[in-house]
Parts: sequence; C-alpha cells; structure tokens
Amino acid sequence: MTLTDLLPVTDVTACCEPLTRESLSAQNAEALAGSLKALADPARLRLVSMVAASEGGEACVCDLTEPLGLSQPTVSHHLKILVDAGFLTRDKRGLWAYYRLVPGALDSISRLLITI
Amino acid sequence: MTLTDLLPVTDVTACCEPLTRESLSAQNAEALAGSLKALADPARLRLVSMVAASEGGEACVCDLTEPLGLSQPTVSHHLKILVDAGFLTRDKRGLWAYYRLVPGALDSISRLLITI
DNA sequence: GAACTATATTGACGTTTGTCAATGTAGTTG
DNA sequence: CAACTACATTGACAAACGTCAATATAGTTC
Repeated sequence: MTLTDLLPVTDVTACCEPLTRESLSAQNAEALAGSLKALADPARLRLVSMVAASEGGEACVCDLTEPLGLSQPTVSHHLKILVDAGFLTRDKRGLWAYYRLVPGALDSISRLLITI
Repeated sequence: MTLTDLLPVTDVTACCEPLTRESLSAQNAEALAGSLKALADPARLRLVSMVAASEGGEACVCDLTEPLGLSQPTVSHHLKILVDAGFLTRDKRGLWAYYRLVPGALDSISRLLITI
C-alpha cells in the first residue's frame, strides 16, 4: 500500500460480492487489501476504537497520544492513513483536530467478509 | 506480525466486544491486527476467495498458482500465513495439499468490525 | 506582533513484507 | 529403486512500513 492508491472504503465496497461468493478480481483484491491494511495495525485499531468510544463520538490528537503511548507525529500519521482510507473524518476547529468514525465504513468492510 | 505470534482467528475473536463498543486493549489490538494482516494482502484475499468458490469448497496449490500469476513457492507461502492465522485448513492427500475455508473464521472477524 | 499551542510534514532508520530461484521433502509410478 | 510430481522451505533482495526527532504550519492569546 503506497498510501497514494488508497481508495476510500465506500468505493472499495461499492463494487463487490461478499468475499466467498465469487473469486475476487485482481483489481478488487488490491482495493480491498488496501482498506484492510489501513485497519491491520494495532495502533490504528486502537485509534478507531478510542475515537468510537469517545464522548460525543469524536476525539482530538491530544486525547489519543498519551493513552496510545506513541509520539504525536506517529499518531497523526496513523490518523491520516485512517482518514485517507475512509474510516475516519477530520474536522479542524480552532487549534484542535477532531476525528470521528465515518458512519457505515466499518460495516461495509464487515459485510464483505461475511460468508454468504 | 512475526508470523510466530499469530493467533488463530477463533482465539482472537473469543475475547472481544465489537471494535467500537469499548477501547481495545493493547494486547487485543495486537491479536486482531495479526488476523487482519493475514487477510490484508491482495494475493491472500484472492486465495481465500478462490478456495471458497472452488468446487467442493477446496482447492490444491496446483489449481491456485496459475490463475493467481505468482510462483508456486509464493503461493505456498501465502497459504501458510492463512492457515496459521486460522482462515484456512490444509489437508494433504497423496501428492496434493487441499485447502479449505475454516467455517466461521471470516464471520467472526466480520462480527468484530461491525458497529454496535 | 510575539509567545505559545495543537497538529502536520519531513527525513532518517531499523524492521517487516512479498517475491522468486534454488533446493529439500514426501508421496507416486514406472 | 529411479524418475517424477506436488508441495514446502531456505536464502536473498527490493519495497513498504512504523517509529521518532526535528521542523513547519496554522490558529490563539497576551
């Protein structure tokens, strides 16, 4: 995943049957793998889950850095990957950047994995 | 993922609430990321989907190599990762190794990603 | 506008990953 | 048992990844 060729998850999942219904094309496999890669990192999974579990459904970087135990640039880096992949949105208000779950993004990935 | 610390997906998913219910612990995030990483590769996604879509629900390496366009060692390598992660089983009969989907493995990952 | 604050970007570095050629292994067939 | 077949393992290498320190950027406050 070169991070430039990340499609938002909504585009990825618009196209396809569930994974086990018919063989994935090379192209669809690439796109789906990109979305899954964005999720397939412990720090990013925790970020998604922390954002989702936050009061009001949003969190700023400052809330996330310390509990995650990673540096601020690293956290920003992971958040960018999640935004680019279409799992989170970023909303800058004043000095803070607030991140939210994109409604339905996880669900649509989930639906693709389910058997029949 | 060092491939030695891969937990089968059934162990990974036995423990946890859906991703968005409460914040993942570092340990659970590591395990779930391991499972997702096993899936987050275009070749492996296609392998899973080709195996699932095969007649009788199983396929041998020889069936998979050519349509995938990768060398036989590479295909074996990917299949091993999928077996270690608990998504496929391997059954050696005669000269051939037959791979099958583990029932429920994809579903349990899927359930973890679903919102609410 | 100067000092400050929260976040993003850049550049560097070690680690992990995906791939293949070469080789090893186990089962089959003559 | 010798030749063959299907698959696994090893070793090597380039590419991608995760991380941080340093720096840049944009907004706030005095």
